[in-house]
Amino acid sequence: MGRSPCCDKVGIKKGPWTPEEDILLVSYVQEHGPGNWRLVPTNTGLQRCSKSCRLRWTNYLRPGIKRGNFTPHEEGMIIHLQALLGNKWAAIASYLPQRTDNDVKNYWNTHLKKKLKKFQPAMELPQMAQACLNKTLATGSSSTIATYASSTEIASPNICSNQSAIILQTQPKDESGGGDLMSNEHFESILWFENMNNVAWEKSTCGSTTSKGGFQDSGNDDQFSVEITQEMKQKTGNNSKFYPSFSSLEKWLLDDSCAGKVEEMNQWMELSPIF
DNA sequence: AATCAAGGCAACCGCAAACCA
DNA sequence: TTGGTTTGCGGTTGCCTTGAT
Repeated sequence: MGRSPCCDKVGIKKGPWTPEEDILLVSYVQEHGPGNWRLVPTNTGLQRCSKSCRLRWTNYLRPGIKRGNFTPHEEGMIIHLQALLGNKWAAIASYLPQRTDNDVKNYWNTHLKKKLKKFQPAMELPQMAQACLNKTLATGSSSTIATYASSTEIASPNICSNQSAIILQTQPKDESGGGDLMSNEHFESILWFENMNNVAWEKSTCGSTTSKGGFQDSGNDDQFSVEITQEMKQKTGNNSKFYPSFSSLEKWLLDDSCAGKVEEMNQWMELSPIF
């Protein structure tokens, strides 16, 4: 299983792409479709390695890519999904079809990581956590209280499924040594954010995604409510807490109606003197 | 106006999984 | 089944832009 030698060849151009190169690449892909990247440099005359061509296409030239500022909803989704999945940028980007994994990764590294860095120490303050928890209890119904732990149990085997402690990977490895174990208090303090969106949890109207994300939308609000109720019955059999499935979380994540709520949180974060 | 530092982002690197003959 | 090739992905680098001095 050797490394691809394509980029080791002499005479291969590196660095920023010119508009001319872009045009060549786009017209080739339009004609032949994406894939078989090894043939692209030879067939187009581009002095680029196949890998570079593929990257240029997927990260920049591919149709439907949305550029520019991330919306509060997108921001919220990234924060949520990063907490759930860790640095699985491709997986996270699959929930944001218009964004590339590179975009998401860059946005996380340059914007969100800083935000959360400010956010996290503040959350370690017990009173802060309590305040958040109170907010949770004040705004959320018991049926909508969720934990990341239960969600991740379904979402990814790579993530700790222990309900009392999950791996929060918002800190880079070099700083935390591979993820922090989050305390119950800390974890619960996050929940208020979850519950700010409980309307969406209960009244999701979002569309379905493709198989990669992996949920099937009922397309019916009532049906979704029934889903939750049945799930509650099952889950609460052995446990007093209700943990919605990952598909429920996905429903929330993909619901644009949450944008306002996320913005609300962002505003709160901005306004808070702690941050 | 010039210089420097920090931030942002496109692109590259290298590993690993998937694919295929 | 095996080994070579291709593709996907995450981490990192380096250049360009912007803001501060």
